[in-house]
Amino acid sequence: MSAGDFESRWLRPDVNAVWTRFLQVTHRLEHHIDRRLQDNHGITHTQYEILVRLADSDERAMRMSDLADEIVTAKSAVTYQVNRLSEMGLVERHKCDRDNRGTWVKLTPAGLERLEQAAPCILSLVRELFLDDLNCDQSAELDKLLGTWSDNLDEHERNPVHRPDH
Amino acid sequence: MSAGDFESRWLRPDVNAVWTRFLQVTHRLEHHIDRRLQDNHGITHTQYEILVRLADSDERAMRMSDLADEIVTAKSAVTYQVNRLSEMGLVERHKCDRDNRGTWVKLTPAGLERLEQAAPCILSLVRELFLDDLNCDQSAELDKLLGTWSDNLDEHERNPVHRPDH
DNA sequence: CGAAGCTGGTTCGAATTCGAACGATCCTAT
DNA sequence: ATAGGATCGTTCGAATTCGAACCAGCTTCG
Repeated sequence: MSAGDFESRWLRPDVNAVWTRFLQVTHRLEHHIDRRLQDNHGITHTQYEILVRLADSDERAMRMSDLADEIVTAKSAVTYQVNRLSEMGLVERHKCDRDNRGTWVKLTPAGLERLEQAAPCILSLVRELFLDDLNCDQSAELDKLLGTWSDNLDEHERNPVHRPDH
Repeated sequence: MSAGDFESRWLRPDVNAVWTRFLQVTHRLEHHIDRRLQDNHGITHTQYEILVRLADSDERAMRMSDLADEIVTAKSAVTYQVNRLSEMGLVERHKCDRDNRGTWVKLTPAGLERLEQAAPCILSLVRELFLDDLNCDQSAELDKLLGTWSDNLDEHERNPVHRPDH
């Protein structure tokens, strides 16, 4: 096997290490946050994310599809979680006047309150684990990295060529 | 509400944006890879990860627990996936001589072959989406970032104080 | 030796996610 | 106006994940 062969078929060891570590770190972060949120506040990270998006929106309301896009999940999963949140009284469904297909999901006062209870827990976690140790240069760099990754994904999704690779 | 109050209760908008984008990008990456892998090679990303770890190990074999640690998932999930992979003939269970509780999971020739078929697909994806656009400085920086995040998580896990946050 | 505790792996039930299929509504172009 | 196609949200079944409980084997320490 030639060096070029190797290059094309496997990642360079150092590069491979970065990718592996990336996967591990993201998974660990997710688990850690999820557990803390569930133990201390009885909601999932996805549920928390939904509440945050709603709180940040005009009228504290959003459409199901937009919600699905923002939190990057299947529409059916949003339906499921909105049902849960609705049962908990943290969220309400409303008809949409402009579009009779659509439904608005609106944060209730109870939902806002629950969010405000949970936020410090999560935010301190994000700060301590993720952001506190970053200097200005680093966080700027991180921002740029996220930008390129995001652009690459856009590109790939715009170009849905699932070309067979051999 | 004072500025300090705001600071302690919410993230600065720019910082919040970085965190949000981080979550979105990681989820999008996972989905993208998972879909490609399933469509083209009929295995999950977790299953692929298991095969990779085994292939990289001495004897092409690992213990269940170590596998769980490496891919950052519950032990029961590993049991589940090893069952699937075993049904597909890509992996075999063996008794462990040193420890009668333990089981070795060993990659079969068919497993290695399947991995080698799937690898180019994934690796080109990782390159195109994740690594190609990074210059040396950036990938060094990323490596450092992953290091601090990983250390922070170690710290937090060593210190399992689920202190109530209000 | 032997009891108490720890570790490795499995099993079980509950929760969540996904994608495909569906009915309803909207949009566009003729 | 209207037919064809896109979009919205839901429902359904299958797959996966998690944590708790459990058993068996290991380890430590009296």
